Amino acid sequence: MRPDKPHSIEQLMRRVNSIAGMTLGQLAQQYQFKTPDDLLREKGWIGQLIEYVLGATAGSKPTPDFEELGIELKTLPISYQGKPLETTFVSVTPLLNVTGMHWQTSTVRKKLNHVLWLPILSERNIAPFDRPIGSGFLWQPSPRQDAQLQRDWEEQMELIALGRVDEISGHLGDVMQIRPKAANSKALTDAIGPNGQIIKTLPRGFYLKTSFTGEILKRQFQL
DNA sequence: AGCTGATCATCC
DNA sequence: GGATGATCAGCT
Repeated sequence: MRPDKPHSIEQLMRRVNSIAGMTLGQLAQQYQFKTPDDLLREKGWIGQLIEYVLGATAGSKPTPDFEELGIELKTLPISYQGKPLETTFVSVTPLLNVTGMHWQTSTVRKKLNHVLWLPILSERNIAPFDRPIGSGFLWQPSPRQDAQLQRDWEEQMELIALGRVDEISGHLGDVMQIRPKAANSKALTDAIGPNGQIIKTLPRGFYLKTSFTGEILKRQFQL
């Protein structure tokens, strides 16, 4: 019953195309997944269902979802207008030993090097069971997109390196922001403080803004 | 605690 | 209505 890992991009995309148009509930039933009534307590449910169905291998490992193909899977919740409803988490933000890090070898750049986007119509008034799966597509950053991401990454990593992590808010960044990524507001981690000492702060993550993923969709579907 | 998968809830 | 900050589950 569990799908094998795809051995080629072509095979992966055939699977992606075969689930386009199905609802999450239909797909879940086919693989004995129980569909939750809402995502209040299972926010990652859609991503985990799709990973399973497409034969992603990574699980909770820090490797690409399709390791041998070098492809990262991202489900993308969209509105009736085809616009992203949420930002897209990319990776955890390093807060320690950040001097000497470079965009070229950053985890963000590695993660975004080759992405399989899978839009899901996820308006809140549609129960998870009835949400339709869209047409997935492969994407790689254009030189312009890469430059935009690099600017945001460098600007915000600079603040972290200078011990100014607590000045970072979701308002920063043109296309990519840093926001909390934690179990709750009491889960703290170490970071560099204003005087170079170690301070406790919220774990953070890099997120793609909806305007950025919206442009990706626009270009793909000529919206 | 920290990574994976993300969306919720509240504020503007 | 959209974006920021907070939060949830599973695995290690």
